Order: sequence, then C-alpha cells, then structure tokens
Amino acid sequence: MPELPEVEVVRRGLARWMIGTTIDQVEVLHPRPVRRHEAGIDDFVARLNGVTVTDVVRRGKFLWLTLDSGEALMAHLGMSGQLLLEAPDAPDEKHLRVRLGLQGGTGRELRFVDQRMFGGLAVVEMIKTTDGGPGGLGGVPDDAEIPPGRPEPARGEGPVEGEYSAEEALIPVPVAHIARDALDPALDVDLLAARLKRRETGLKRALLDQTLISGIGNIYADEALWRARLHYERPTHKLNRPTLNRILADAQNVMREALAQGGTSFDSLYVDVNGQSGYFERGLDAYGREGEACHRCGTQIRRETFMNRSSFFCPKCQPKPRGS
DNA sequence: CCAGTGCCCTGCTCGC
DNA sequence: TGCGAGCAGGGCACTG
Repeated sequence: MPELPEVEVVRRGLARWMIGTTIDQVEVLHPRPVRRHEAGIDDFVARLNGVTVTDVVRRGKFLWLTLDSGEALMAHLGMSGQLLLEAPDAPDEKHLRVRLGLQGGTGRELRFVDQRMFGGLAVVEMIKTTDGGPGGLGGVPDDAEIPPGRPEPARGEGPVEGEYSAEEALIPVPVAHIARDALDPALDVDLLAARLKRRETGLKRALLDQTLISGIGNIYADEALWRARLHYERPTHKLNRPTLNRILADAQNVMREALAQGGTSFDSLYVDVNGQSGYFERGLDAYGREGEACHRCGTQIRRETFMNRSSFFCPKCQPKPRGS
C-alpha cells in the first residue's frame, strides 16, 4: 500500500514528466474510481479534455495535478492505486481503470491502475486555504518551468521543499479539511501539540486523525510509537510537551527515512513504488513483527486489534498505560 | 463540535 | 482441489 513517502515519489515523477503536457483522450474503464467525481463520468472526461497540467502537488496522501482550467485532477491511491506513465501500445494492466492521453510530453500516457479501488480520481474545484497554501513537499517546484523530460535529480538529494506564493495558496475542496502532513516544512509543531493536548483520545487514534496531522498511516504510526516508546492507547491530554515533541519528531524521522529509501528507486519514467516489496526492505521495528524479538530489548512484539486494524508494539518498551 | 464505530473493495493466504 | 474465513486499511458516513 502506498504510504506518504511512496506518494511523494509518485508526485516527483509526475511533476517531472507531466507539467506542461495537455490531457486528451480520457478513457474511464471502470466507474468506481471516478465515484467521487459527483457530476458523473461524462463530466469528468469533459473537464479534462484539452487542459494543460501546470503543477503536481501533494498533501498527506492526496495528490493533485493543477490544471490551466483552474480546477485540479485529484488522486488518492487508496490501498492499491498506481499512477503509471506508459507507452500507449503497452498492454493494458489487469486492473487498469482510467487512461489519460497526453500531448506535448514524452509520448507516454497516464494510467490509473487500482486493484481494490479504495482510491480514485476526481476533477475538483480549488479554494483558498486558511493555512497559507498547500505546503507539503512540492507545491510549486523550484524548477517548475522546465519542460518535461528535464534532467534527473541527483541521487541522494534531500526533499525538494516547495514554495508557494499567495497566488498558489489554493487547495482542492475535498482536501481543504486535511491538516498539514508530517513532512510539511510549514507544519506547526507547537499548534499541533496544543491540539493534541486538548483531545481526549488515544495517541494512535490521534496520529491517524487527518484533521490533526495528515499522512501518517497504520504502519508509520506503529513505527513512530515504537521509537518513542509509547503505547498506542496513551491518552493524549496527559502527555507532556517533551513527550509530544518526541512522538512527532519520531513520526517525521521514520517518514523521512522511508522517503530517502523510496527515492533511491526513482528514476526515468518509473513513477510507481511497489509498496508490498517496499516494506520488506524498509527495516521496520514493529509493524508486521508479531512474535519476533524487539530490536531494543528482545521481548516478543505483540499484535492487538485496534480500530479494526492491527497494532504492533513491544509490551516492555511500550507499556500499556495504567487503567486502560 | 468531538469521540468512536463500521463499511467500502478485491485478492491473497491459511486451515480443513 | 475446493472453499470459506480472515486479513490488508484510508477516508468518510454515521451515531451518540
């Protein structure tokens, strides 16, 4: 499943190859991935034909292409979504859902492939943000005016931190309620800590709440909690500031490391990351390690069901809070 | 407004 | 070899 670092890798790939291209010949092969486009498939197609891509932006796991029509093509990869740039004569993927022809680029077409269809595409309106802009990594890349096919960025290069002007402080309507994400340079840690202290809920539930901080999924939540040595049910309002700062820093670090790894496989027209095999090489400390030894103390990692999903933690390093 | 629950989807794996 | 159960989980509708 693509997590935030994978989505960022996809964003960089799309930004490099799609800015300046014009969309034509849109083909929707399955209605479900377009279900969030409320005006229907015909309207979806009509709004994309002939528009030019001006930028590729991300917040959390939402990704969008800004269009010269003033709207945006918003994408969420869900659990199994992929955005691929491929030669038009390449055989269709088994789960190809939407095909978008591109003019003025490298002769490739954009394909949305999604087995489980939790994700999807929609053409949406942009509104002014109340928090100063899309933020996240990307925004308007510093080399946005270079046409598609620009030279590959140097390997090992750090995240390209986006800049945005007042003019670009627009965000797709469905993303407007999503908080800045963990890798956003403009994330206000003090504000976030204050909001966490006001919540009466468990720490993991708060980390997964996209209106507080976005981009943290089940895997990275467990990894961050393991690093911070905190149990997932620790009540947020009882955590002190140093502890809150620690868990947020750990969440950011785990994602930065994953992005650094995900970025190494990014070159040429390869804009997708295979999430499944990616986990294996990522050196996880908690997630998926039930019964295996904790990398700190050797205690067996436990798995518990929480919020209809699994939580992995070390019962010694991350003791359950009293009274829970 | 806030906290918490359940559902959407498909395909793979496991046990019998 | 068949087959059902369990599992994966982000986002959102919905309830209290």
